[in-house]
Amino acid sequence: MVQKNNKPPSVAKIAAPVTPKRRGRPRAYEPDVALGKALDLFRRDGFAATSLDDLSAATGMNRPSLYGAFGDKRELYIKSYQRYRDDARAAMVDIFRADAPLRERLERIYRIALDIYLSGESGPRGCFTVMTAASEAVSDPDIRTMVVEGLTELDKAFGICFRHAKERGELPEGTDPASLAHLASATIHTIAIRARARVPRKELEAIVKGAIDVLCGAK
Amino acid sequence: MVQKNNKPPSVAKIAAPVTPKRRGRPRAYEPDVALGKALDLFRRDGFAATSLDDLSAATGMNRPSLYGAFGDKRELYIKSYQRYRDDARAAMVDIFRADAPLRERLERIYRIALDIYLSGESGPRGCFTVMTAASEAVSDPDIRTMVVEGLTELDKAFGICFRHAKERGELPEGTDPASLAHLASATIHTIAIRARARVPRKELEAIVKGAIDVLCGAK
DNA sequence: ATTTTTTTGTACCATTTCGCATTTAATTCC
DNA sequence: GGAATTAAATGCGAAATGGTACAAAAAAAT
Repeated sequence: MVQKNNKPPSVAKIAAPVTPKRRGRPRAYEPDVALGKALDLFRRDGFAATSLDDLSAATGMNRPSLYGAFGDKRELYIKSYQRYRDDARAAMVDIFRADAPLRERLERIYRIALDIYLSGESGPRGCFTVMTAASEAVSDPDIRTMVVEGLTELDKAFGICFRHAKERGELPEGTDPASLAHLASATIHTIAIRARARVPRKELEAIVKGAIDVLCGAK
Repeated sequence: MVQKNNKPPSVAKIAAPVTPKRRGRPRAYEPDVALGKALDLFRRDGFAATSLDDLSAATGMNRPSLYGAFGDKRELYIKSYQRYRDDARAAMVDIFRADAPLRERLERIYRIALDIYLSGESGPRGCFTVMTAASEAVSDPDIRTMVVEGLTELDKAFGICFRHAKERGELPEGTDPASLAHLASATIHTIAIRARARVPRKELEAIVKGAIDVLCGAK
């Protein structure tokens, strides 16, 4: 059971330029890729339906190693979610920052979102935030906090987008950027849910297209 | 462990006006209220995290009775979901059918939705469709079909709403009813998710208000 | 080479889980 | 009252689950 490194390098790994010569037996796994595998599993099956055996098999680490590296199941879930958020943020931040017309920025954001939600060998993977909100957020305060953070972060990013566009005169005078931002987030959420239900990409793109038209005050 | 009938009569029970004189030992449970209890549990914890023991305790039925009445866990989940959809539909159908101005209809729909999503003693219960989509829809084709049905049913209801409003001249000429309908559904989805994350009702109402303003082409 | 340190690998434990087989109870039909 | 019928109650059992103890292994430090 050997790890195949089919994960992107991801964000992280700033320290340790090469080997700092650790003392004991060397690790047989790469924490980054192991966490990526765990993330994949949690995303597909959710917290409760993912067993430590599954995680062990997927990461190539036996249970005690898993435990030693990431803590118990809940901690591993939380770390997976953090990793997911880091990756998702990294994939979108450039577009949110970019200085392009509103419509183009929205198109690019939603294209990325669809890529994230629809990828996966054993079916579309959806959005971890939505999945986590649906299952764990009610009962676990820490996880709930992370979910709320994730939601408001998206709202804010879209909010900046629309405020900026309004200042540039890309939007009619009366429009409320905050409301448009919430609708933009809502569109993210609805395509995440539909992707999970295996609605084909074409239909999701149509929904996105219609949403962008409305949000840009089209026509 | 006795059932307390704190469930609304719900839709169903058309047959059997009184007792049709069944043959053997009488049932100690009311299938309708038992299913309601199961639904509550599944809504709170999801499929995987809800054990038969939990269901047994909540319904007041011991395991074999549960099994005999509803089949195995998956069947019980599916029946719970059907019941949820029936109830939700029943709560909304009158409003969708009613002949009121667009804005008023939307306000009423979202008020009902918030009631459904936010109620629950041990925290907000969210939307079963969203929860199910997030967890079970990828892996189970039958459940996936039900989720898609639920999603498209809502899209259609909103679609009729907006088409009707456009015909009446409540909307600008250029608007696309289908796009607005998808955004209306998306708003349902986003408040379901946020409710689950315990976002307070006030904030959700603000989001709804903003969405309605945009959807009605206000200002 | 020996010790020290860190990780792996095996095996185990207590609990929980789902499902069912069997027995007991309550009711109607004859 | 006794047979038939239906459901409840008990409890078993095999498998899975989360977590850990403990020994073997691989490296550095001495």
